[in-house]
This record gives sequence, structure tokens and C-alpha cells, in this order.
Amino acid sequence: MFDPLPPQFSFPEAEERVLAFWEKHDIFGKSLEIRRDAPRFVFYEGPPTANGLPHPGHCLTRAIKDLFPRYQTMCGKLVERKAGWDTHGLPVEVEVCKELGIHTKEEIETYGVEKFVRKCIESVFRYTREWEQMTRRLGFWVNLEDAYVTFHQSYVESVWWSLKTLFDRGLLYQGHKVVWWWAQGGTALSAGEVGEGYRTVKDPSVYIRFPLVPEPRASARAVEGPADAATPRRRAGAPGEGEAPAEPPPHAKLPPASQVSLLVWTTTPWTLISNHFAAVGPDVDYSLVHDTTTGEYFYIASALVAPTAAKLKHEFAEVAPCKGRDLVGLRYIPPFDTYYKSLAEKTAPLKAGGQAAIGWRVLSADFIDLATGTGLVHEAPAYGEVDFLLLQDERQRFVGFEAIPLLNAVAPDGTFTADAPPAYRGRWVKDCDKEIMRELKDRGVLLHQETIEHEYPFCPRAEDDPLIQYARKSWFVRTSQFKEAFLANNDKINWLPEHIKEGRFGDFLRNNVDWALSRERYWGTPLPIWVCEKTGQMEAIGSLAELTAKPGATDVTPECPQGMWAAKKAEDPTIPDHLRVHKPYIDAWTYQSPFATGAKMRRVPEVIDCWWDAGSMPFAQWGFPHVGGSVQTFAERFPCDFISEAIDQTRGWFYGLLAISTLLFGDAAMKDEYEAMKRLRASLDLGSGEVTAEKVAAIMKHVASSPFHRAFASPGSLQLPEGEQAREMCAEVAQQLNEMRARGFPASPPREGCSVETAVLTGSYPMPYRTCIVLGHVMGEDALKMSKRTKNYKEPAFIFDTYGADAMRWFFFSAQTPWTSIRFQEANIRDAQREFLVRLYNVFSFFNIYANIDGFDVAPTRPESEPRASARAVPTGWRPVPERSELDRWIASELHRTIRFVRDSMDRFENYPAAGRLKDFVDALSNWYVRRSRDRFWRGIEGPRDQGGKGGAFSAADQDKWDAYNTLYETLLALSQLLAPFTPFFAEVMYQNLTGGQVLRDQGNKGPGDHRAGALNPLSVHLCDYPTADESLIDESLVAEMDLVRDIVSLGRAARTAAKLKVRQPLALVEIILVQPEHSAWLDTHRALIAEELNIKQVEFTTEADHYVTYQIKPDFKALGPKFGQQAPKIAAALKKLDPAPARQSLTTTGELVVYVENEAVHLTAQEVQVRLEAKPGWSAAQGRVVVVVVKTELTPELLDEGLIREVIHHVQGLRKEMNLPYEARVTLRIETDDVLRQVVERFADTLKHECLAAEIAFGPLTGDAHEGKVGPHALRFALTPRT
RNA sequence: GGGCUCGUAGCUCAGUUGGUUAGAGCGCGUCCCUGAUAAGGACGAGGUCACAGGUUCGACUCCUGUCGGGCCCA
Repeated sequence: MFDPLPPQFSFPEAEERVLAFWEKHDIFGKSLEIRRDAPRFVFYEGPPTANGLPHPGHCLTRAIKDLFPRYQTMCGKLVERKAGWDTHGLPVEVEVCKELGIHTKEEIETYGVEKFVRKCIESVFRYTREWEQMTRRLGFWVNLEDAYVTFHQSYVESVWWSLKTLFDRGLLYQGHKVVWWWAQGGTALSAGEVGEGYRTVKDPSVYIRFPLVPEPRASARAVEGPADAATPRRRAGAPGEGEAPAEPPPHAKLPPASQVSLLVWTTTPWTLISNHFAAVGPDVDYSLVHDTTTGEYFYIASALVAPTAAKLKHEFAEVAPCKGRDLVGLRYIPPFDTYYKSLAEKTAPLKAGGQAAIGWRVLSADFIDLATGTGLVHEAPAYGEVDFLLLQDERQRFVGFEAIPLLNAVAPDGTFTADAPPAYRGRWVKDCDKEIMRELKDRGVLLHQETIEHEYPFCPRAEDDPLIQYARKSWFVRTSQFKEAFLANNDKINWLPEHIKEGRFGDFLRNNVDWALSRERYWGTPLPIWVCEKTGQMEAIGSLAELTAKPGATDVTPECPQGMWAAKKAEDPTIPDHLRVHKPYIDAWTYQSPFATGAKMRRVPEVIDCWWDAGSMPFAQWGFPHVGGSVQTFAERFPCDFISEAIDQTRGWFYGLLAISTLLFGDAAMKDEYEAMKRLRASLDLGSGEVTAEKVAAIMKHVASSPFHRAFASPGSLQLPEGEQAREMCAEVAQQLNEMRARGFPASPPREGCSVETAVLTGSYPMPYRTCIVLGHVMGEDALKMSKRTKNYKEPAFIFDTYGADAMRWFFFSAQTPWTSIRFQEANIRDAQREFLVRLYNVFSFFNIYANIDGFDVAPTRPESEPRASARAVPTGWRPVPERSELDRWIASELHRTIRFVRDSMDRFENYPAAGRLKDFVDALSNWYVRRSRDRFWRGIEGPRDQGGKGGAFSAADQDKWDAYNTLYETLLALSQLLAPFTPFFAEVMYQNLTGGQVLRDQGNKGPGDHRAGALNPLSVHLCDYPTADESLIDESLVAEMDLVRDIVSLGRAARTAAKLKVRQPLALVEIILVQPEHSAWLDTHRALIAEELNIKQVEFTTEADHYVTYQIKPDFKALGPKFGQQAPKIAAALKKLDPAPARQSLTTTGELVVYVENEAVHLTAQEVQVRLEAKPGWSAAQGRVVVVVVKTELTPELLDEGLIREVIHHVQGLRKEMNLPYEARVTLRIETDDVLRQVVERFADTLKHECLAAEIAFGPLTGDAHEGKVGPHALRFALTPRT
């Protein structure tokens, strides 16, 4: 007995029961426990921020993140799922500021950094409860209790370890970065904030003369390598070598005394004071023009000569054209001598040899815009990002990176410094624009000024404050050095969709610039660098313990003589301990400088980019390497097998993971480590010096802190000294190494026993993740971005309550590939549920109802003591599938084909094809297997139920019935397991019901629950193994034949429709014409089935039916094309001309066909052509690829009468339903109609009585309410009276 | 402005190394079933595969350009 299903099944209610069941029995925990010793499938959780509410996009991410771990678990892997939370960063600070009603850094300082940071820590978990509810309700199994949190001390210290490692390897450096700067507030703004504040404003637009230095070209440019000079910035997309070499600039031919200038354009006159270079596009066309008004000469972009002349109201006569690259290297006099007066003659050595001036030269740039201006651009690198990058590229050409200074006459508060001319010092730069223009005009440098309107950003908090681009000191990680390693790692990642690898992500990697790490903010991982107050020398610190162990380390401040942390903690014991490693507490720590006596080391003020936090999670989630056991824990779980996030993470988390892992664990890291080891050995003098326990301990300590030695080095490579103690330590290390290798670390293990050196040479790239599914964005109902304001999407909770989590999950998995951007429409979710879950429920419910009616049971029918082949229960009438009927063998074939397909797809992380296949299978089960099997389920039972087993005492009819039950039962049980990763709730409901489990019964559903199968099955479907395809049950030809029958039936119906003959009208004959005779023998045995489905009395098969059809011989291009190439269309033409009947004859008898192309015989095989059939006109026929179905449309009086009676039955049954009569209610039927129909009814009275459960049929005029209908040409009035 | 990506039926989306009849669901129309029943099913109409060139014997598919949407970066 199966627990009866509730009359009104509610998916959301059932899901709540399932959740309670899972929690009560800790099914998630058990699913890990049963795989405790299994190989790992490693999953990394990309940490979300909990200071915003979860929306449908997060549901998609979490659904995908749940699907594959569940699948892999059922496939026998251990899939730990540690949750994580991203807690640092500007968004958190912004939220807190909103709450406090403040927004500047100054206001934060006034409010108090300590109080502010404590507000931040409260804010980050504001919506934790909502996140946890969503996660639980969606069925995302993840370990929330043991989540990693980026602000936790162990996490921060782990991040510190990574930064210290990089600092010690010289990969962390200080430089400049141009940011959008709010000068009045003294802070940089994020891209998002800048985007908020754009307004249309009027700004000056000025044309300035940069006179060329009147010295001979030879001396001016001799130091410049022309090819080098013509190489634009690397972002330009690689012109460079192979390009036309630069020509001498045309003005060289002018008389020596000629006045030649660059004509330059800018909209920020205040930046001219810090002018450093001029830029041209190397491939842009320029012209040397003669200003006939003044007699001087200008360089100007050819395309802009005319508009500029018009503006200046000068006449320009073109003298000679040239390319931008010809101008590169020319020197000029800037409009202000701020820096020029002292630095004009300064040169610095080039890497390529020789010297070059450190400024006021023409550079080549790729950002020259010919829409406005003059095509020559003034460069003040401190005030523009592209300008600054141009400077960085120029610096690369010099021996010392700092050989060229950054010229900057503006203070962070936006006023001119002492470097600027006295008139402007101390004044807000934008206020000086007018005076600067007047001065330049007076000096004759400014040729023209006007105003333009354009979009310019303002501070979104202080609307009158325009932002400026401004270079700030910043810390960088030298990621650009690792570009090749990034690309090599990227190559090993399985990206879905594939184009991410070479497209968006590969592209980003190829254009890699150094990671700007630091942020001048408060709530983030503090940058662990301490600076000597005297010498400026620096040290990185890897942990709090390391810091406090430094000589003279203390956090005593004037306000806190007993130490800041102790004081604050005493003041308020509720301060979370994790804050010890945060601002402002960490800033209090100082220690003795190792660089200068009596000097102190103080921390730099910055915190770091929170993307570095997130990208560090592979090791930081374990507190690696400080926390005990974390080295091994990490090594066993790196790299991971699977991550998934939305596409916006390409440059965020996906990049962070890859970059940080490559920097820390890549071959360059190993090489550095190898060198460090060598240095350590040398310093300990192991070669000849005395071996002491201290020396061994020093080496072992080093080894212990190094993941590379643990993972890559063999004890031999350490060249440890001899001795009992050393040997023991070696053995210990060796054992650990072997264990880690056994668990698959590193990703590509070097040969057994090879040294670090060999590992470096063989190259072992630690990509942090093997497979990454990049999700599309979830859009609102209107295909626009989801917006809280317009409310264009339904809340997840609403979907859960209305349709359930399975409906949402199934929609995500089955409606589109995961990288398609999804429209989150309620209707789509409802449809997805109806076409799959509801359909499956109907089949499930069908089984449940009739299995209980017939007493089908899966309880063991033999004594427990009797040995069984398997631990499975033996259900009523069970026998092996091959002994069952064809239909059973067919659905078993389909089931196992489906299992095979779903496994293949899921192993490749392709949920969409897998879901599609499951959908098709459920469709086949519902619309063919159950439909065709109904009679078997409904047939009455002849003998007792408890026979069977060996000796099979069932009658053939009973056995067939039990076969049907067993087949449907086994199919549904397998389906519940197949679906478990996709729709874990409904899968559990099915499984529990089928195995006598508890989910439904716990809720007070009545039902005896008397079968014992449950005891033999795992407690939950999620503790089962994923089904494995049994190839022996797959009968491919049966599948093909059944497809053919379904095709034939479908075509037959189409033929009927075409002839306007409804299925209710019986017909005499259907002719089925096959292209190939191969299946006809099998089809012959299925005449009855086809006859029944089509309501046609006689079914005939033939391959020769020339009077119904014509033949067509068509080329099969897939075979012909590669073989005949250009001849293919000619062969096609020849085939078209062929007489098809004899051609077909030739093919069937000789298997060959000869056509003539340009008088040459071409021999074609049967595989190279396709024979098609086409019905001749006048027959009602429908054609498929290999079959034509022709229906005989002739209606005899007998057939017509049968049709009429079916019509009458249809009407009566309709009325029964309308009257809500119980299925078994017997009725009296009264009919009023003409004589003809009456005679028909009388003739078929028995059929009518049987079909309509009519005990009596009465004829005569009807009074009162009678129903009316039309039966063919006859009018019909009728009424029903239930009999008691 | 640059990079990536998408554009296929009224709507939402598939389309597997290029092969000549481009698919599904919804919606629509016609019909069937009435013992899964506030369900279920069949059939049909509907497409210049955004546009324009090119490569090829052959292009929805590959290349170039244009137009339009999205994302990221300027």
C-alpha cells in the first residue's frame, strides 16, 4: 500500500514538509558522511554580500551551485560546501554613511573611525536572515554554520600572508593611479558614484600653440629610435615592427628661421601648467600648414584643417602631409615654464641605449580623436587616466622606471601648489581657468577660445563640486608580469560558454595592467605594510602574532597607555575580537625599526581592494597557512572542480581567483621559493658547517610554511643533513607529500620524486578552478534590468509560495542555457512547472491510485531468510525486464538511454540538454507508455495477488498487469533519483512515497504504510547513488521501431485531418508505404495498435505502391559533398532529370545508381542518395522522411453508422460529466430523434449501454430540459436520469 | 569611443566540426478524449534565420561591414 496522495496536491506545502524532513534527519550531513572516504569534488562558494536583499539573480546562481554538487554527490564524490560572506568594501561604507546621514571622509573621521567600523560590522549581516531563508527555501545545500567571513581575523591574516609573500618577492609596489577625485571632500569616488553625477556643463575650449624647439632635427631626434618611437601604447592593438618607418617631418625643408608650432587643443586650461608631453596618433594623417594671416607654420590633423581655420578665422595653406609617427620625438616649448625651466635639458638613459629628454616631446598614442580639436593632444599625465597610462608606457622605455617624474602642480585639495606660478598658488584650479586663458592670450600662446557643452561628472553628494581626474599614490601588484602564466592557466579552464576563454576573459588577461590594490578607506583588510619613520624603508607583516612579536611592538597610544585594544576592550567587552586586525586598532601598532636605531615602524593608512579578499578564498577560507592543519586542508581542496557566478564577475571574482592563485602558487612562485631555499641553505652553511638541531629546525620551519615544498618537493631535494632527527623529519614530510599527491594536488603533478627545480621546468600551472559556468543576467518581466523602484519582477518568496522552489529551479535549468540572460517571468515559471512537474505528478498520481486499488506492493514476498540476488524488495509479480512485454521493454530502453544521456551531459556540466532529455522522457512516459498501458492497469484481476515469484503461478493476463505495475514503479523510482539534483523536493516526495518513507506520512496523512520496502532503501533520495545505465536493457532497434509507429500514427492523424475525417469516424483501410522494407516485419505485428490509435479497421504495409505515390531520388549532400566537391550540384541536377522509378529499381536490386555528368558515368551508392516518397494527388496522405501514410477515405453506410453511434456516445458522455455523475453511476437514457438515427441507435444499443453505463434506453418526445446535439445530419435531443 | 556578446515563428528560447524539409514550449486555430478529470491529447497555420557583401559545390552556421539590444571598460 502506498500512501494515498492528497486530493489537492500543493507543491509549496510538500516542499515545506520535505525541508522539515531533511532538517529532522540531517540529510545534508548524512550525504557528506556516506561519502567521507570518497574522492573529492571541490566546490568553491563565491561569497555574496549580505548587506543587500537577495533577488532572483541570486536564486539562479544558488540553484546552479546546488545542482552539480548534488549530482556529483550522488555519483559518489565527497562534495563539501563551505559557505562564505563578502563583508568588506565601499558599498558597506556607503550603506553605513546613508544610515548616519554623512558622506565625506572628513565626516567619518569626525564621527570616529572606531564607531564607524563597528557600524560596518553590524551592517554586513543586516539581511543575513533573508539570505538564509532564501538559501534554505531554494534547497541550496551549503554549510552556513561554518561559513568563511572575509573580516574574520583568520581570513584577514591569511590575506596578509599572501601580501607579505608578494611583498617579499618584490611584487607589491607603490605608484600612482589616476582616479576621479573629489578635491573638496578629499576622496576618490567609485565608478558607480561617478556615473551618478554626470551633468551637461559649459567648459572652455582653447587652441594653444606649442612652438617647436628650433634646433636641427638631427640633434633633436638623434636619441630617439624611430621604430620604437612609432610604437604606440600596448593597448593600441599592435602595430609596431613591420610598419612603415618614420619619414623626416616636412618642416625640415622649410627655411631655418621659420616659426613652426604644434596646434594643440584642450578643455582644461588649468592642466596646461603641468604640461609634460604632446601626443599624436601614429597612423593619423597630419598636415604642415602655412598660416597666411600670420606667416607661421602649424602641424594639425589633416581632417581638422578646414574646421580649425574657420574657427580661428585664419587662412591655412597646406604645405605638406605626413603621418603622426613622423612627428614623434619632436621637442617643443610648453606654455608654462613651471617645470620646463629646470628640467628642459634633462635626459635619462634608455633601455635600448642612448638618452632621451624626460619631457616636452611628441609621443605616439592610440586615443587620438578626430571628432573635435586639432588631432594633437596636450598631455598632463597627473590629470587623466589615459594620459597617465601613456606616461607609464613611456617610462617603460627608460632604464629606471622613475627616471621621468610625474609633474603635478595641484595639491589633493584641488589648489595649485608652490610649483605653480605665484598668481595661481593656493587657488582652486577651475577658478583659475579664465586668468590662465587671459595670460596665454596676452602672451600670444592662445590662438582661439570658445566654450563647449559636454557631460562632466560632479560629486553626487555635493552637487556644486566638479570632480577632477587626479593621480594618487597607490599600491599595486605586478600582475602584468604574469600575463603569460595567466593565459596558460586560462587555457586549462573549462569555460561555459566557451567563448569566455578567448573572448571576454582572455581579452582582459591579454590587456592586463597591474592590480591597483590599495583604497584610502576604512572598512577593509588593512594593508599589512609598516614603514620606518626615518628611512622610509618598509616591511610586510604576515600575521598578528608576527606583529606583536616584533621588538618593541606595542599598541600604546597617548590616549591608551595600557594599549589601545586592551583599553577599548575593557571599555566595551562586546567589541568583536575580529576587529583587532582592523582599522583603527591595527593602526596603533608600532615597533622598533630594523632600519634605523630609535626609529619606529608605523603602518601605512590604506586598506585593500575587497576583490583581493574574495580572490583569496581558496586558501583564506581555511586561514592558511597560520591555522593548524590548514596547509593540508587547503592542499586537498585546491584547485576546485567547479565554480559558477554571473558574467559580471569576469573581471571580479573569476580574475581575482586566477591572478592570486597564479601569483602565489604558479611556477614563478615555485622558482622564487627554490631560490629562497637555496639562500637559506647557504646562510645556514650546511655544506661544510656544523649541523645543529637549530639549523634543521630552521629548514623545517621554512618548509612547513611553504605550500610548494609540501606539495612539490621530495625530501631529497631539500638536501637535509644527516642525523636521526633530520631523518625523522624527512620521513614525516615525505608522508605528507605522498598523501597530498594521492589526493590530486597539485593539478598537474610533476614526476614522482622530482625536485622543485624540475617542477619549475616542467611547468605546472595552478589554475584555481577547472570548470566555470558563467551565468547570464536575470532580467525583469519586461526584459529590462530588475529594478526595486519599478518592481518589474516577482520576489523569490512569492514564487516559492505560489509555485515552489522546484518550479523555479526547473525553469532555470530547463528553459535556456545558463549563460543566456533570463527573463524572470512568472508565466514562464508556471509553464515550466505545468509542462514538466505537473505532467510527472499526473503519472505519479495515476500509479498511486491504481496500484492501491489493485493492491500492487513492493513488499518482499519471500521470507527474509531466503537469499536474494540484491537487497531490493521483490514486488508483486516481479520478473526481469527482458521477460516483460514489448511496451515495458521499450520504456525501459528509453529510461536507460535517458540515464546514459543525462549522465553524459551532467558530467560535462551541461544541465540544459540533460533537463531537455528528462522532459522528453516524461513526455514519452505519460503520452505513450501510460496511455498505451491503461488497459493493462484497468483489467480485472483473475487470480490471487500473492503468487508469483519462481514458478510464476499468475495467469498470463495477471502477469502482464503486474509487469506494467513493476515497470511503471521502477521507472518512477529511477526518475525520482534522476531528478533529485534538479528538483530535490518533488524527487523526495516521489521517492518517499514509492519506498514507504516518511515525508508525507509525517504530516498526518492517513495510510497504513504497511509495506517494508523502505527498510531496504536509503532514508532519502539524496542518499541514493545516481542511476547507472544498464546497456543490456537498451534495445536500439525497438526504440527506432517504436518511434516509427508513433510517426505513422501521427501521420495517419494528419491524413485524417486533411480529409476532414475526425478520429471518431471509423475508416476501412490505411495503407502504409515504407521506403525501406527493414522494419515492415516488426510493424506487421503492430497492426492492431495502429488500427486502434487511428480508428481504422484494416492496416496494410507495402513498399510498392506506385498508384499512391511517386518517388524522388535526392542527393545526400553530406555524403556527396566531400566526395565529389564541385561536381555535387551537377550530380544533383542529373538526379533531378532521372526517371525515378527505374532508378529506384536499380538501387534496390544492385545497390547502385549510375548518372551521367558531362557524358561521364558517375556511380552512386545507396548511401549517397535519399529516396523520398510523395503522395500522388487525390489521396489523403501524409508523408514523413521514410514513410507515407495513405488513408482510404471511402465511407460505407456501415462505417457511417458506426461514426454516428460514436457521436451519440460522445454527447452522452459529455452530459455525464456535465452532471458530475460518479464514474460508476448507472443511468436511464432518453432520446428523441429522427427515424434514421433511431434505427442506428437501436442497432448499436448494446455498445451504447456499455459505454455510457446506461441501464435502459427509451425513445420518445422529451419534455422539459433536454440536451440538444447534432449527430451528422441528424438532430438529437436527450436526457439522463441517474438510477438509484 | 573600445572590447566581448546577442539578434532564429506573435512571445520565450534551442539549433551539436558548414550538407539542401531550421526545431520546442507558450499563445492562436481546428479537433479528439471524458476511468490521471478544476486534467490530458492530436493536428494545423506561422520564419528572406537583423541587414549588406564575401568565402564555399553548398552558409542560420565561417569572414568583413552596417544597424539594433546587453555587459564590461573608457
